[in-house]
Amino acid sequence: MLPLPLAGAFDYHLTVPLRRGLIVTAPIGPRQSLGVVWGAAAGGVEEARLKQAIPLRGEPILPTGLCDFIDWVAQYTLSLPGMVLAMALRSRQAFEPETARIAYIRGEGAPKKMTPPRERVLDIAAHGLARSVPQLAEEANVTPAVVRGLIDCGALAAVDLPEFDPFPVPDADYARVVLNTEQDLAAHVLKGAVKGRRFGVSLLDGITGSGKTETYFEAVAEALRQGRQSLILLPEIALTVQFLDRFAARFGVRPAEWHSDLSQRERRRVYRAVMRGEARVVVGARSALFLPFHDLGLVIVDEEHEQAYKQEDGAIYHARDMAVVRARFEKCPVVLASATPSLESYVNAKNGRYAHLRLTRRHGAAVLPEVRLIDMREDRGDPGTFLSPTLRGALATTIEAGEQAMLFLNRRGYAPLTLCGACGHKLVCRQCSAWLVEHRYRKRLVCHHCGYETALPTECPECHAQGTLTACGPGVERVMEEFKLIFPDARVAIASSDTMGGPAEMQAAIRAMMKREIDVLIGTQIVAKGHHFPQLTLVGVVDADLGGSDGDLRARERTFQLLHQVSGRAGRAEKPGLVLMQTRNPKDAVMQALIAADRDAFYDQETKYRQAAHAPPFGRLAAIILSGHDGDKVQEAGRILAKTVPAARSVKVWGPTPAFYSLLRGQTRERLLVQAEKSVDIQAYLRAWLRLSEIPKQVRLVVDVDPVSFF
DNA sequence: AGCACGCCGACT
DNA sequence: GTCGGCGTGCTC
Repeated sequence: MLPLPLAGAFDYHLTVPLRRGLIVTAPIGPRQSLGVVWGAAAGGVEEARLKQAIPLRGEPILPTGLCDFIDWVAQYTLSLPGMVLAMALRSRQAFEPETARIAYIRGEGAPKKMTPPRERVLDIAAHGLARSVPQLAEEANVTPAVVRGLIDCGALAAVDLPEFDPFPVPDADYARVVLNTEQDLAAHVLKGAVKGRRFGVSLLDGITGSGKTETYFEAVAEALRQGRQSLILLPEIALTVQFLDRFAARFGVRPAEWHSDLSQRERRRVYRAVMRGEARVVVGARSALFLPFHDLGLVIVDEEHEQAYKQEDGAIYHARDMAVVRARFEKCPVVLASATPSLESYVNAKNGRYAHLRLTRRHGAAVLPEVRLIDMREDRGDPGTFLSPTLRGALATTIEAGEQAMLFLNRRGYAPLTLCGACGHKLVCRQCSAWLVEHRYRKRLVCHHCGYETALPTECPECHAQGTLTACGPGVERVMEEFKLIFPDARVAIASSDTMGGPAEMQAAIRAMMKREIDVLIGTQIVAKGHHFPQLTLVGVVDADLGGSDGDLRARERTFQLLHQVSGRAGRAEKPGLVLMQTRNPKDAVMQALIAADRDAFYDQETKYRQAAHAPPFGRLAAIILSGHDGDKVQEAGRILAKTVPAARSVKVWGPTPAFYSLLRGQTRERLLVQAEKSVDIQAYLRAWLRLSEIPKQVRLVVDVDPVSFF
């Protein structure tokens, strides 16, 4: 199997006995590629055409559990197995021969003439670990030439060091931890699962602030005691220095990290250490799922409900679901942790497929905040304003009391839509069909899908009327403007992923909030997660209806999860918190569940809806996405597919319809949706269908099994 | 993926 | 008359 987008494995002559997982170098066309022995040759290629695959030095092996996992993922997601293998071979250099580092210690020889700089170098070299030439020069404050001179006369002796320092092993018993009864009970179950060395899934379902991390750290500690490896998956945003430090506070050292912006060198170091079993705990983003663990004993998926686990480009897979599968192949337990689990995991916990471990108590004196709804149909200010009188009043009270408030609106920029008051023309992106979002500070119109930007026009591009363009609806910048008008003296900052100063400015706003240098933080969903603001007592949700209860099947669940998470920011310390949510649908089940703080009632009702609709997890879904620059060809491909839909009981096919953003980055997009009963082998159905259909070459077809985004 | 081949428009 | 743009096809 070559890490290339090919339909399957290629046949080669092999110079050594056949062994699945053996890593080889194999000629492919005019070049050499890394490859993995997948199994006995399929045959069918003439003997004369077969080339020779040669094992790498040291005959490294890709663990067979990983090979099986790759096959499984490829077949489940309908991806090319070579592409899935490419995700597992993310560091080509990891297979190159190790380069030794040369370091020096005090040697037998002595220099003909002793000088003060030489003395300093030899002094340093006499103690501690071997050091490199630049290290010695640096520490002794001399030029490398002095060090070279000492090497030449034998006063310094060379030693070979491994390419990298070994990974420090985390200490299971480094810190004494005090858990409450609930945590202790859950930790006990998880530790038992690790000891049992069997596959099994646990849902660690704990309210915000209940100490889920400390609890699953006990399972990690147990895996360490067993001498086995652990993988902790985090959504990209949660992979922060704070998390690594928290780990270090518990285990004495930072874990190995794996994410997309490691340097090549770091990547090689971690990859090798994982393969050899030296890296005992890896904390990583979803791609860490494909690392070649030597002896994996535990998988944790933190914030398991996060959409960020769904990889949408290249190979399309859901890292949470695949983590469960990987654990099955490795015969080890997997822990899914969240305060607001995905409905899928909730259902699995309810029906007993997953162990359900609940943490219901917050740390210390903190209690969950009170949530109240503001009915925006009645309680509203002047037209064109977005903060209701009630919310304004609460903000005033909070600021006067010297406490902090947060205004949450999941919309970047000033206004999500600009339209012409004269002709009604909407300003949309030329590349995509999305609305252009006004960013008033930058005086730009921005497409949030492709990044297209243009200056704010002064006239309508359609009817050329002057000064008729009107901003519609609020973004965080507009909320800021309104806030400053009402509270000119309050200290306020904005935190959004595209604030002018980039991520640094965003971090600064969050720090200012923590240090109480500001009274009010206005932010998009990046402020919803993870941060603890002890003095924050009021959270105002500017538009709780934004997620929309229509749209896709998970919109309500997502809205609930996000608003629940935002609410969790209020009242984390001694002071009780208040959450005010502005809505036009106060009767909606999502809103009612939020004020009643009755999460399970919402989940149970949502379960019934899904069940009635034969939607996941009670049915299967797959999307087929057609895209290309030639719109006619894309539509033609859609028609061809529609004509060849295989008839099957328990399968319905919808579409083709233009995708929600039918033009994305200049590509025309059409979608078909396949809905099947749970018992249907949807992959087999899709494969049979796609085999029959001749799609024009210029059209790209991708299958998204278990889609979460319906764009 | 990465490379060769081949077809077409542009420039010396 | 040649150079180089990229659409298409192939790699055991």
